[in-house]
Order: sequence, then structure tokens, then C-alpha cells
Amino acid sequence: MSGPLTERRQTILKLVIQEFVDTATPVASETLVRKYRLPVSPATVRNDMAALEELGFLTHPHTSGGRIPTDAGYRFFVENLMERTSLSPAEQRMIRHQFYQVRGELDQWVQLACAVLARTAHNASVATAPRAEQLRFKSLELIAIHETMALAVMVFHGGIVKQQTLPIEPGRTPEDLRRAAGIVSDLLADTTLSRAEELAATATLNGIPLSDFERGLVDLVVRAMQAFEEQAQEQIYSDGLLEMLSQPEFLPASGRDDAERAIERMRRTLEILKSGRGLSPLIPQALASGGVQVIIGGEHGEDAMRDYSVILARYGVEGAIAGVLGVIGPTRMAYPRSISTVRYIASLMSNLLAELYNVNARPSDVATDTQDEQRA
Amino acid sequence: MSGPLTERRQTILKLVIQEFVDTATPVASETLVRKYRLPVSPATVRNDMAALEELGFLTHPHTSGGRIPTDAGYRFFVENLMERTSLSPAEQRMIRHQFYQVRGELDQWVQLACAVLARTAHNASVATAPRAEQLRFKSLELIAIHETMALAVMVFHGGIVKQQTLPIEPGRTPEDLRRAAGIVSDLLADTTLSRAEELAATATLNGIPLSDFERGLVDLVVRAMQAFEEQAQEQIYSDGLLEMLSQPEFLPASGRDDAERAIERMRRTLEILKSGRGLSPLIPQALASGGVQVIIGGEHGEDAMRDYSVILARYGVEGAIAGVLGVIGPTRMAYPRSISTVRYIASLMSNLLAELYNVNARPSDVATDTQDEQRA
DNA sequence: CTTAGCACTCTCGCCTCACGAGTGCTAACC
DNA sequence: GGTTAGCACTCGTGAGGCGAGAGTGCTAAG
Repeated sequence: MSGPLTERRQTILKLVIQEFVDTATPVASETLVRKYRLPVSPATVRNDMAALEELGFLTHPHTSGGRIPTDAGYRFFVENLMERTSLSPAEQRMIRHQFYQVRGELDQWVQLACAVLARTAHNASVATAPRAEQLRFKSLELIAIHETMALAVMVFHGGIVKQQTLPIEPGRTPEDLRRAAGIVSDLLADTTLSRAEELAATATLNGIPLSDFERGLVDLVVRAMQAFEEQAQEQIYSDGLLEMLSQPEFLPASGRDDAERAIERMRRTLEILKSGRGLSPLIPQALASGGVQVIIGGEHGEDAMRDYSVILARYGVEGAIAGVLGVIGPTRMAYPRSISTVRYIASLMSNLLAELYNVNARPSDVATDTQDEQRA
Repeated sequence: MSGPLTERRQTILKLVIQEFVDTATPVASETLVRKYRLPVSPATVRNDMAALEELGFLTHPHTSGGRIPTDAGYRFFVENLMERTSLSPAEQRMIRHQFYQVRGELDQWVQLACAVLARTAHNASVATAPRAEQLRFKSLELIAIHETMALAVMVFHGGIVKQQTLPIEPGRTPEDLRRAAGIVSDLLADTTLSRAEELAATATLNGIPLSDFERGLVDLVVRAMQAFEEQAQEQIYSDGLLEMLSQPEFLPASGRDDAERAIERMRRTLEILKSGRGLSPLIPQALASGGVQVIIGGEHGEDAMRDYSVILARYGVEGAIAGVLGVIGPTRMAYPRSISTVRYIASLMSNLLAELYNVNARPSDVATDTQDEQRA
């Protein structure tokens, strides 16, 4: 009964989605004909819509009132119907400029990426800090704050820095501290956690046993590395909550029933973003696969995410460091634009990191929007 | 006609506030009599309520339905009626424990303070990072990341650390970097911004002119200090949004009108927290005055804050470093508890910072809840 | 000054009803 | 067979009305 997915039906599906994304209200057959000057009558469109519904691409919230896409409908759109766009050169330039302004301050990159992502895609954004696949120690510096307190600055490969204060015995000179830090740096230079643990056990450098103080420093470093490693689930940064809540999904369209739902949705959204529940399972998946991943509505099985779509991309340097960033919003989302935004910012961040790692750096043309594949 | 503010009327005001804070619904005369076993009849209470209303301490949302406190009512409660409590020892212990777990990692203190504040006061929390009254440079370390990139770690008095990558010419040895950093550290040690700018202009150390590289480093430090100084309005951290949004104020009690308002309130709240609009003017005020400040509803004149109360306290070390932290929530707020929470965490943070500055440090009993005055 | 009694007011929830949008179906048309 | 016009039908939406209940304000008595 449902019939084949003819060319025209695909066009209609595409138009329904476009229209629904624009207006956030169910789209009627007549509207479609009128707005897009279709060369067929509303009745024909209705027939095709019925067929698309049987195929599982559209639904009917109510008997009257138009159609809205299903998750499967969006999926088909993303995979087959959508034209792949890029951000306009002007937007690309603006974004690059913002990153240029915080060049060097790598602790701000993730935050900035979130902010830009949210503003550009008009939805909430999420990102994890880039994480070295294998944390490797680089060096330790000790700086006296006063007689009994020092600041330890541990630097790891890839520009990862961790600072920590520690109490020291009074009477240690800066030279003292520097020498101790130097010894520890030499001992642990370029080691991974497991190797560092071994070296901490022997507690000798070139056969000379370490002093108590130096051993304490080694322990400090090892503990810091363990903390990094253990921190199993990534901290997820996010931004643009307000951006997302301006979407009509969160407006009390009509009736108090709707209003109540809107508020409930709001609260749940907040929970998702704050706790990362429903989001964190997606991270390792996105890390594993390259390209841009699109998860639409309940596809992933997580019930809390039923009404949301997530667009994630991995960024980083192959084999060295990687993180994930993306956009989250209602399933009714401007997929082409969101996807190109995510793709662009991921490649931008990758290039920034590559420069840091001195691989593949393209100093001037840092932000080429590489057309990587979009589905894993 | 209104009559004096007798003892009984004060009691009634207090009970109305307590009851309203508990239940979030307008409180009726009969409820009060029943629940608190008042030795008078509802009619008497009604008369007193009418008097309190004429005095400006209570209002009437509707003709029927009970009374709710006005801003002035809350104000009188906070200043005269409220008994000053402290957090229970168990809670104090729990909070201390959480801070103990991140001892040393001072970049996490503010975040933790926000989180604890929110969870304890069941409202949103805000905090600014501690800021030195006068930024003073301590030392610079340079760590090579690879041949053409180095990480500069600038340390300022009070444990403030700023990191920044910078490009370097290939061929510089670690020893090279160390020497250059040492020279710059010696040159700028303990200087404030203005002095640093002077020294940067002369560009000599002990009469010996600096190399180009060293001059570049000096510039880097000066720019970083300028950025600190210029950053006029403090970045405001916040947490506990979800906590606040669980308050009944943000539930669609009944009627779609209410629901719409709830959503609008939600959005506005988000804006306040994200942008700091309406909040930032309070910061310098709180920094200037010691003790705990309570701003109730529209008292401060900011319209956006009409429905919110803010409880702020300054924390830090006198004459050295200071920040602000506090709680924000609907005017219907458990003031005694919120105030004691803010007071406690502010004193805890102050002690932690004092330890860092080596003044007045009380190593074991770090968290005495000093009973400082509560109004500026 | 306090209290009992009572009329009055106003919200809330529920129901009904009419309207209109949009569909699904049937039958005619190309 | 695909397409179209016509039309009955469905259902959400909003307005209006109504009864119940809660709580007050007032008055008059204790």
C-alpha cells in the first residue's frame, strides 16, 4: 500500500523537514504547495504524505494539524536529502578571529569552542578538554610562595599543565627547590604513568637514592598522573543553554499541558547538560570514530535524550591527543548548518593542536574545512 | 489606623515568613493558628495581619487567599526577627572534608565553593575568583614543548598562575630558555604592573641590555598583567541552577498564566547568572564592606532582580586578596540557613587563602565560623 | 482588645460549545 | 494509474459559564 519512495516524495519529505525546522509547527499540505509553488495539488501532496507516514518518515501528532518528521525521517534527510554546506567565508573568518585572540592560552580553547559553537548553531554545545591518549610527563617546576609553601607546576606532553601547592619545610632556598625539581624532572622525563610508578618504587636516579623531599615530589607527580588516568568519565563543558532555551520547543505554545511539558523539558535538559547523563556514553563512541556523528532523538536508546539530537565530532591529533565537541538541541534542528559548524570548529581545533604538537601545521591556512565523511 | 508593631505582630510576621518559606503558598490566618497553636483566634490574627499590611510588611496577591511577605517584611525579618544560626557541626565537617580533598589545587576552590554553596543552601550560587588587590609578579618559567613552541608559566603573588604558549626560534636549548626566564624573573621580581611597565621600557638588567628574546618575554608578562588589570568586571562563576529551578517558584502551579511566567522567570534567571547583569554591580559593594550582605528583591533598584534575593560575603585576606561568594534565589528564601552557609564558606575560603599567604594560619582548626557582623 | 458570625470576593477546575484547520476518502478527470 | 476537486469528519483551541472552596473584611457582641 505504501508504495515506493519516489523522487517527488523525497522532495516532499525534504520540504516538510525544512518547513518544520523553520516554523516549529506541524506542516500542512496546502502550506507546502503554496510556499514552495509545487506543481501539484494539495491532495496529491496529502497522498504522498500518507505514503511517507506509512514508510515511517512522518507522523501525525493529531488527526487534524499537519505532519512532523519522525527520527527516521530526520535520519533519511541527513543521509540522503541534505545538501552539504559549509559555513560562509565571513563566518569562518569571524570564528578564526576569535580563536586568534586567545592564541597561546590553550586553557581557554575549549571554552571558546563551546561559546562559538552555541552562538553559531543556535543551540547548546558540549565539549571535552583534549586528552592525551597516553599521558606523558614532561617536567616539574617548583616555585616558593612563602617559607612553608610552594607551588608545583607539572607539565605534561601536549601542553597539559597541572598546578598544585604543597607544604615545604622552612629554610629551603629557591636553589634547593630548583635542584630537587630538576632531579625529579630528569628522573621522570617522558615517562608514562606505569613507568613513573616503577621509577617511584626504585627511588634512585643514576644509582643515587633520592632524598625524602624528592621522593615526596615523585609521589606528587605520580598521584597527579593517577588522578588524570582514573578520571574515567570526562568532564563535559557546555555552553549556550540560553541559546537552546530560546527555541520554540521551550515556549508554552498553548494550553497549560504544553507549558508544563516545556518546563519539564527545560529541567531535564539542564540535567543532561550538567550531569552528562545520556551524553557521556556518546563520548567514547565519538572519540573512536572519525568524522561527524549525528545521533537523532531516541536512536541511541537513551530515553532521556528522546527529544534531542546530538552532533558530535572528534578533534585532536591522530595518535596523540583528542577530544570531542558538538552541538545538542531538539531533534527539530537545522542539521546542515549544525553539522557544518561542528565540522568547521573541530577542524579548527585540530589544526590548533597540531601546531602545538608540531605536526602537519598549516600556519596561515589554519582553518581549512576538510570535507571528512560525516557518518562513521 | 495601622497601630504599633506589637510583640505579637512581630511574632505573626515571623511565622508568616517561616510558613511561606516552607510551603510557598500564601498563608491564611487559620492555618497559622492551627499550626503554631497560637493562643488567639484567627480573627485576631487577621486584624494583626491587616495592620502588618498597612505597615508594608505583608501583601495580598488576591482578595481571597492568604498573605505573603513584602520585601520590607523580609528585610525586617532578617534584621530583627531571625535567630542567627550556624550550620550543624556535621555539615561543617562534611564541607571541610570536601575542601580537604582538593587542598593544594587552588584553581578548584572557587568551583567547589559554588557547588557546596548551592547544595547546602538549595539555591544557585555565585562566586568570583580571588583577586589580588595589587597584582605582583613573582617568576616566570619557560618549558619547551617542541623545537618551535614553548610554554610560559607566569606565577604571581598569592598563587595566581597564568600559562601561555609562545613560538620560539628553533635551536634554543632548555638551558637557554631557563636562563632567559631567570633573567626576566630577576628583572621583574615582586613588581606591580606600573613598575613592570617602567622596567620594560628601560629593558636593562643591572645595566646590561636585554636580548630581543628577553624583551619579548618581558612584553609577554606585561601584557598578561595588563589583561588582568583591564578585566574590569570580574568573571562570575555560578552553580546550582538546577537546585534553584527545583524551587516551587519555577513550577507551573496552576493556570497557564502562571506557567508562562514560570518559564519567563526561568529564562531571566539564566540570563542573570550567565551574563551577570544585575549582579555585577553588587560585587564591588560586597568587596568593599565586610560581613555578609543581604539584598532582598528590588531593594537594589535593579528591575531584573525584583524577584530575587542575593546574599553575598567577601572572602580573602585583608589587604592582599579578596573575592566574593554568595547565594542567589527567589526572595522566598530560607534566610537564616543561607546566611549561615555563606558566612561559613566565606570564612573557610578566607582561612585557606590565609594559609597560602602565611598569615594568621590555623592549620588544624581551619574552619572556625567567626561570627562577623552580618550587615554592612 | 478579642472573638464569633457572616457576607463577599476571587481563584481554580471543569464543562460546554463553536470555530477552524487539516485530513482522509470518494469519485471524477486526464 | 496518477491526479484532482469536493466534502464529511476529527480534533485541538479558546472563550465563556458555573459551582465549590478558601479566606478575608466587617460588624457586633463579649
